[in-house]
Amino acid sequence: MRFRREQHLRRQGDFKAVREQGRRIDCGAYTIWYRVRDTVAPAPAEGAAAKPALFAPPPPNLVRVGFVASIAAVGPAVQRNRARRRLRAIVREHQLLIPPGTDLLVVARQAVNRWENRELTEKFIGACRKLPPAKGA
RNA sequence: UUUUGGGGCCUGGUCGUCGCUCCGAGUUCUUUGAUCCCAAGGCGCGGGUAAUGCCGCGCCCGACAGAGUUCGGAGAGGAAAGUCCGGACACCAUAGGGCAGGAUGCCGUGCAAGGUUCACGCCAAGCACGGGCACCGCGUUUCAAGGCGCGGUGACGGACAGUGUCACAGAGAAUAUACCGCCCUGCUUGGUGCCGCGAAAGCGGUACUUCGCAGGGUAAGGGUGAAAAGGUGGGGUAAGAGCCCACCGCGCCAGCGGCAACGCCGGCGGCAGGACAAACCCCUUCCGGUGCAAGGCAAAAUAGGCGGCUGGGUGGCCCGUCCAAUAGCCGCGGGUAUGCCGCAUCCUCCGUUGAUCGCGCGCUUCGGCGCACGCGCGGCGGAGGGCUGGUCCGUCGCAAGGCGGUCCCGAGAGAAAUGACGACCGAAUCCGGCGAAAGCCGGAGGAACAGAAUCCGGCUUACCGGCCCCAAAACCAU
RNA sequence: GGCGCGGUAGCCAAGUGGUAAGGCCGAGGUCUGCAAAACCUCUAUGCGCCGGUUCAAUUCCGGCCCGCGCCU
Repeated sequence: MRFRREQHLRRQGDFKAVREQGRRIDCGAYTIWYRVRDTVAPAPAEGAAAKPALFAPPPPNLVRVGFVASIAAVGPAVQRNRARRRLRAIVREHQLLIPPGTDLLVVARQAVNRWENRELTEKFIGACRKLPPAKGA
């Protein structure tokens, strides 16, 4: 299962939107925030739609995930990189469990590097069951 | 062999499944293919023109670029860290010089990212080796100071250029000082001896000693202090003192040695001299500022700016084709979000191509256009060389390793790739057994510090362990 | 990533080469019927850590650690 750069949450605005409008699931060593995107695009003026796709909204069914590992919660750079990579690998393998059109934010805590991979995976699968189904489905 | 110290080097391996980023090649899809600068398309039908590379529709073909996909290749460090120094690079400022501010600091040789020069050479954060000087430790020698040897440490210019500070303690602290003590003189208290007088008590004298006072000498000794104003030994003296002498230290002068720092030796001076410049400061040498969030290009929405046109009424006055504000439309330029470049090894040469510039010729509606050439610049391709990493070979070294040649390769992310998971081998360490010991066998255990962010060099800091060399000590064997 | 500032009792802090003010807090006392307020007294710190210079360092110099701010 692939997990390309387009599926990464990268904008400050996207992160703020998930944190302010989304909901939260506790997973022990990490926290998941989620927010179902409005499938109807903000719809700028008719003329703007014809512009080149610099600011095209993401495809409505795309699942996007952002990973957060702060220096205060996780530690120095090696710990942060490792936490981010492990969480990303888990999300990548089970991304089909996420309803399409959802933005996810995975926030690591200090314990994440002490947990076994199996525990982290079980928590993630459990959290995905609590996610609301996609709007159109 | 072990331990300690110093120096140099390395930073676990193999395989499987699933992934990320970049590069190359192939393949599929996507298309504004004449609005100067061009992707100089094709066919058919219809329309239009003085004419066309005119307009519309349909089908086919289609670079560049982008996206998907397949294959191949590459992908964290010795510190990537701290950001402490030096530089490249970029922008800003800049005639030259100075002030301020900051840094630098014994001498010689070599190395060094780089800078500068036509070149020689010079500068450079720092590093290595050798030397000088100072201090510390040990040994040795001397009566002692001191000398000599070995080892270590040193931000090691200047304290007669000037200013300043030296608390407390102490008598006295930088123009030194005189508390105790020591000595001399005078007076005085007591004691002892001797002499004289006296029967004796005693009186007088004198010598030594002693209590106290006054005057003076002294800087040996005590005590205080971080430091007490040359040191040690001897002579000398009432006691002492560079007062005198010897040695040492210090200052000045001359000679000799050394590339130099500096040293040696001789003479003179009885001694001027304290410490602090990581206090201000003086001298030497160097430094413009900001930093890739530098800087450059493209560029939306909203708001605002400027210009033009149109509209109506408002306000102003020197009453107009005026001025100001205002609404709508059109245009312009600037900034921002955002994206791209900077940014992925450098240099030289050759070829090709592109735009700018210069020059020449020609044409021109005087706006420019075309052709050819040229300096410099950019892209692509090729060749050569340097650097980094690796293979192989040679050579040097006791060795880790260094040097030279050869062939191959050259991380580039951007909420930030270089991985996730599993299996096996595996160092340290622990447990058990065997053994005199070294060690062997079995089990447990499962690898330090740590993640590029424009690049290069240095320094510092963190760190499991391993390998090699040197020195010292201890033990064992010969 | 780059640049800059700071660290002194439990808290806020002044300060300088010679053992560190002041305030809040705390403890005890006076006052009061009991409190508050007021007044008096007291306590603790060797100045983030490690080196160096100096007779002497919180201060000067160097290196670490921690905290904060600015530039997109």
